[in-house]
Amino acid sequence: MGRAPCCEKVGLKRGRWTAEEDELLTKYIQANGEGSWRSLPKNAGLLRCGKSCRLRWINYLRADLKRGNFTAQEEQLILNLHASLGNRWSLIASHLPGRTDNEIKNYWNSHLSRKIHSFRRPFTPTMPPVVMDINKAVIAKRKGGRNSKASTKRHNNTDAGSSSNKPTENPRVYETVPFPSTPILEKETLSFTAMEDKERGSEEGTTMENSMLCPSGILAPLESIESNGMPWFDDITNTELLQPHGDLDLSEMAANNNNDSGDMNSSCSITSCFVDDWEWERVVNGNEPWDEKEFMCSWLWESNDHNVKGDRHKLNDDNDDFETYTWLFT
DNA sequence: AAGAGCGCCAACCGCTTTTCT
DNA sequence: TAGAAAAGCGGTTGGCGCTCT
Repeated sequence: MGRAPCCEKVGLKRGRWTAEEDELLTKYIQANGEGSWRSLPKNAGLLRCGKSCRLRWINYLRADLKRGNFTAQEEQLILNLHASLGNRWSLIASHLPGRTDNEIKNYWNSHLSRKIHSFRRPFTPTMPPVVMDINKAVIAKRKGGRNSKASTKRHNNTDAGSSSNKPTENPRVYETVPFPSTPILEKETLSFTAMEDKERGSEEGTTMENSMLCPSGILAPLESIESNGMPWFDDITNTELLQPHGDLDLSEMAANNNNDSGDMNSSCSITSCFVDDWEWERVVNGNEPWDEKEFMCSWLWESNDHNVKGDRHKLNDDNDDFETYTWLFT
């Protein structure tokens, strides 16, 4: 028995939704709740595919949707999240209440991606690298598929206020620290994790100690980077973001950087921050170290002419658990 | 004034993941 | 346990409207 198509293609309406269709769908969902998308069109009297109904509801008709332009804060949050998560729009959208993945994706493609391209600059050996050290992280599994009631409940309980990313009793062990999902990254990250587990015989099979996370979200073992050089941001964007299925992997990038004699400050790419510790929740909540005052990344968008002081400047004097350093630019 | 070009965004498509039977 | 079904996700498309020439 073959799999049935998601909907009867013949006789179904496509294209823009009319006000009447919107009303039918809204009334039906208000009366019966979300879900059962396959049977919904028939029950609601709509000549639409269930998928189409779901999309229309999620992206347009839901009452909690925010309309209008993205604020500067939202834009900055998207940039920060995208730097760490890549094109995981639904995950990004989960941190922007009232915004949908489709909306964010469109906004990124039409506005923000252009900014990214505009500030990508050639290799300049005078600037220090971005190095973020994340003590412990858990590989975020790709969400998707059908949700059971139980999992939906779990999701609802943890999603509010991004509580799922809060530190546990051990302040340095976080429940989830997601990073981009690309074939290369997943392969590399999994191999690193396996390697570390083997070395220390750890029971914490999903944590990543002594690893580095740069703003694109690349995770690499500290010792590998120290000995082989950093996978620079341009390489990362070229291979992972711009050419997500490129053939170059981290080990190859590390090999390519071998000529830099492992001195991380002797050569770098476009980004220039040094962070000893990194807390995901701060990024999500907008308390990230790179705010307007101590900017970490905003300079990337605004100017090509920054002089690097090269000092390590401690932010967060009031929080000994979270020591963040950044290079200062003038 | 008209048409070509371009950007935005709603909607579609195909694939993956999860759940169900 | 396998396969079907349902749902979710990200990439892509196409139409509309605005701007420019």
